[in-house]
Amino acid sequence: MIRLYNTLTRKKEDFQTLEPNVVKMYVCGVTVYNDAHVGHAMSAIVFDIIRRYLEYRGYTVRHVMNYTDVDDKIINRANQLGEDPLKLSQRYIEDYANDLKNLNVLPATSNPQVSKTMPLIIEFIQGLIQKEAAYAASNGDVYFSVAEDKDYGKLSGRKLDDMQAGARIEVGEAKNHPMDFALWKAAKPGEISWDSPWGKGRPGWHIECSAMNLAELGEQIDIHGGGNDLIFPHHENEIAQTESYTGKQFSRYWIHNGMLQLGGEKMSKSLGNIVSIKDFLKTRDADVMRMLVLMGSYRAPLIFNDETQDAAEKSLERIKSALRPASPSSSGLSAGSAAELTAQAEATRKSFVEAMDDDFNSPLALASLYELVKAINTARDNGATDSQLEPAQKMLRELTGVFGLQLKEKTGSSENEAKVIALIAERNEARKQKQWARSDELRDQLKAMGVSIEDSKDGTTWRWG
RNA sequence: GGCGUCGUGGCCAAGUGGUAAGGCAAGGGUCUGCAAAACCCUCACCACGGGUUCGAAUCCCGUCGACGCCUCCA
Repeated sequence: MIRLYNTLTRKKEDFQTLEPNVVKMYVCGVTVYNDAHVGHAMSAIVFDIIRRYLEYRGYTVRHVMNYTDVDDKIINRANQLGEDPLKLSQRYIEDYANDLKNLNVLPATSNPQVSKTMPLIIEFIQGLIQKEAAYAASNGDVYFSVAEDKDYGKLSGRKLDDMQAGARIEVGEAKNHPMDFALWKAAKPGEISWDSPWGKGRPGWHIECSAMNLAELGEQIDIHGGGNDLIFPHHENEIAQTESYTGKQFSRYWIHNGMLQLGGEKMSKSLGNIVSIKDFLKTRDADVMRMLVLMGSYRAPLIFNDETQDAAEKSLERIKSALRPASPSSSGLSAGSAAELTAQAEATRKSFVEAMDDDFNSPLALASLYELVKAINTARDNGATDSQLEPAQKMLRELTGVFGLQLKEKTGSSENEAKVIALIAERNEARKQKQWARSDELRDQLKAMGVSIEDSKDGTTWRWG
C-alpha cells in the first residue's frame, strides 16, 4: 500500500485511486517567458519520479502538465522584445520541453495550453457566475467571490479574517471582498485579448488550471501537484473554482515539493539567484540533478551548491562501479555465494519498494540500493563471473531506472580511442620492463585526455572520465 | 502580524517512544611497482531549557534560529 503526504490534511494517507489502477495526476507547469532554472527542474524531476514509481507499481498514469502561455509577464516581455506574445511563449514551450528531455524527464501524457483552452475557460467562468460564486464587476473584470465559498482557505490553512488583505496587494475598488481574485481581466489597450461575454480580455491566473484539469482529466482527479509556493494562492483558488463549479471534491491528494535553495534562499526569477537548466547541464550530467533530488525528501528544501553537487556526482560513480563487468580472470563464486547475491537483489527490491511506498522516501530507497552495490562489488572482488553478477546488476538497473537515472559511462571520440589503446599498449610494455617513470608519465598523459586507468592482476582496464 | 515547514556527525540526509540508516568528506588498512577503483575498520547521544514516561532525537510547553507562503513564482 502506497502512502503519501497530503497537503490538504497535513497527514500521510493511504493512496487510493478513483478508478482502479489509473492515476489522474495534474502537475502545474511553468509560465513560459524565459529560460527555466534548476528549481523548475527539481519540481519536474520530483513528479517524474513519482510518475515512474506509480507506473512501476502497476498504475497507468495520466500525467498532465500545463503551460501557462497567457500572462502579464509574457506580455511585458513580448512588448520589450517587440514579439508576438503567443510566438514568444511557444518558443519557450519548445525550449522547456527540450530542457526536460535533456533531464530525462518523461513527457507528460498531455500538455494543455491556456491559449488553446479559451472557450472552456469562458464557459467555466459563466458557470461560476450562474452559481453566484463569481460576479462581473463594473470595470470589465470578473471576480471570484471568496465570501461565498464557505471552505475557502482549507488547503493553505488560512482564514479570510486572518489574511491581511490589502496590506501588500492593492485592493481593487471593483472587488466585493479584498481577497476576491480575478477570473477574467479586461484588456488594456494594445494587449492581446479574447472576446468574451464581458468584453475583450484574458483569463486570470488560476482559472486556466481549473479549466484544463476539467478538460483533460474530468471533474475529479487523484493527484494535483506543484511547488509548495503554489499552495497559496494558486492551488487554494483552483480548489475554490473547481469545487464551486462541480460541487465535488476536486483532487484527493495534493502533493507539493520543497523549494530548491541557493545560498540559503529559494531560487526564483524574482530574486534573480538563478542557475538555468541549460547552464547546469553544461557542466554536470542530468543524473547529478536527479541524484540531488533523490538524496533528500521531495518535500524538504533542497540545498543546491558545489558541495552537494559533488557529493551527488560521487555517489553516482559508486553506483556505476557496481554495473561494471566481472574481472577477466574471475574463477567463479560458489553456488552458495552466487545465490546469496541473487537473494540480496531481491531483498533490495523489497526494501526499495517499502521505502518508496512510504511517501516516496527516496533517501531510504537509495540506502537499500547501496546495499546491493556493495554486495555486487564484493562478489566481483571474490571472483564472480559476469553471469553470476548479472541478476543483481539487472536488478540495480531496474531500480535506478525507476528513479530515472541513466548511469551512462562517459564516452570519448572514437578517433581518440585508437590513440588511447596505443598509449596503454605502450604503457604496458613499459610496465613489463619496470620502467615506472615512463609508465606514470603515460598514465598522466592519458589522464589529461580524460582517461582513467585501472591496473589489476588481469591487466589494465580504462574508461573515460 | 498571520499561516505553515523545520533545526540529527565537517557536508547532504533517513529515522517520530525503546538506547542514532545511508551517501560525500576525513583518518587507518587490504590490494597495487606507485596509483586508481573496490572492499574492511574508525568517526554523532540528535538547537537550547523545562515537563510527561520505566524509557524521548522521536510526545507536551517555552526560548532561540532558519526557510516558505500571505504579491508573480516550481
